[in-house]
Amino acid sequence: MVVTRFAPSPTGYLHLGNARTAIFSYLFARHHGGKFILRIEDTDRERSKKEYEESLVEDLRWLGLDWDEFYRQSERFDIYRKYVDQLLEKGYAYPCFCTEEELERERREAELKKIPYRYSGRCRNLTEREVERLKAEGRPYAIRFRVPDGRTVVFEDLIKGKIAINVDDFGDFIIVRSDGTPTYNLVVVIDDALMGVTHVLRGEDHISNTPKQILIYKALGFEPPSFAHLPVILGPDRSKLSKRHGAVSVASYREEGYLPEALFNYLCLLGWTPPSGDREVFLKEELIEIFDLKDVNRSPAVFSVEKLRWMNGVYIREVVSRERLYEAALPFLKEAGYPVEDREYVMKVLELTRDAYETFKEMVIRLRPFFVDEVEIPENLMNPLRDARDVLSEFLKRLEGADLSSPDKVKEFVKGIIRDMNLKPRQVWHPLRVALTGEEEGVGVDILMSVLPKEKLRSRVERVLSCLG
RNA sequence: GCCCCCGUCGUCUAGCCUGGCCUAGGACGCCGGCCUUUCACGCCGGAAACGCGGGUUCAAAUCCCGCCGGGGGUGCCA
Repeated sequence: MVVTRFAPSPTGYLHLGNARTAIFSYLFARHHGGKFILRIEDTDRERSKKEYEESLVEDLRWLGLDWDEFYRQSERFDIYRKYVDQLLEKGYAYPCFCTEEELERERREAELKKIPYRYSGRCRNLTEREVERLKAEGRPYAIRFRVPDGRTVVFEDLIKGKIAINVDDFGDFIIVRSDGTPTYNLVVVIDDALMGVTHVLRGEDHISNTPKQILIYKALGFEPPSFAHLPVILGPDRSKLSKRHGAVSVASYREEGYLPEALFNYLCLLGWTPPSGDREVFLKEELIEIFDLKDVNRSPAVFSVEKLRWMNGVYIREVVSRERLYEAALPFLKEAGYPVEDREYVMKVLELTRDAYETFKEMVIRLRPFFVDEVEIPENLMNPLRDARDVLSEFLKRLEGADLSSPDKVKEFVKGIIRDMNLKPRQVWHPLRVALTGEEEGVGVDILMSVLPKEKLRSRVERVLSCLG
């Protein structure tokens, strides 16, 4: 059975890049009818925060992901200890008493001599007596993995192909910190092995960790899983997408009024190509059906808010159901302070206007005239209105007996005025729009007139007329 | 510096493995037109790319070599 996992560290909010990794891991597992695990990698107690963990889980759920198992590494330290002992016993690891200052000095020296830095291996060959003595002195110590000399670790990456790295490129690395907590490279191996993970999907920034982990797998007698290293997501300047490029957290897109379905879909298009045709809009279920690692790209992709925005528009206007649209839009309408008690009214407005905005933030602005009591007319728009006084009074005169039950009926009604007054369409529509919305552009006036109660239409126009004197 | 990864329109990409069907296809964005009560939506059209240099071949985006460019890693972070 295929088992994948998403293993974020709770040191910040869910980043778009990590979200995509999670999505690919999820799609891959679901596609193969396998298991998807969420594992919180919080071995670094200094930087891990509970609030981040909670927001991670919330964002993942919001995106539409679900998992079969959940783990927290901070609760598994006992398990790791056993394996560390095993490595120590068999000589695959050894205690290191070097202090941070000493290591810092080594690093600086290497830099000065312009040679690549590796740990010197000073504590590598301490005798048992020396170790005992140092321990007795109460000296704190970390535990390092003993990297064999001169070996080249080769693995077949499912996306990049064959990757070979000489282990001389890195020295003996730390697997347990001097405070006793295990590090990432160790626990990721133990957990993946114990949890039966068959495919590790992660960002390509982990490629250099992979040989270290393979060494540990071997030392522990585990069979390494398959690896698939996803290309990173870049910002507009082609460097790794980060805060300085703007909003990069999933949460910020939720707050901006993006649908999770659209974000999910868009993220999939970053570095993966659907196999069939030119279609790019796919529901989660379809993505599960067609997702395949062989269609994942090798090269990094630049994140484009414009395209995300476009896709969100597609979802709003033609993909999601009216119920889903209502459910997703409601919080934004509420937050704007619009009255939303009348469910039918809100539904109707949303349905008629869904092609007029691409995010819910934009919707709030666009839909203002549908929800506020009174509209303010900017001073500069009053003058043009003055010339259309007779149009407005004619409108008022005919309003009572008019059938405004649908946008089409409204069109008929307005056409009547245009015809009878012998005017151009614009000479009637424009003043009506300004009088009813206070704006010169926006959602169709026919739509507005068909949903707003007649009393409201009347009062808005009357108010304008009285202002004009 | 060293190691690793990557390189087709501005961006996401198809094509590359299995050379000719590529006058390099699609999408976002952009420009123009149509529709129209403005903007938008929709429809139609357009500009826009094989990083460079060698080779192999009748023929190269596709195969080989070199260069250049970009990115990532180089932690007692993950």
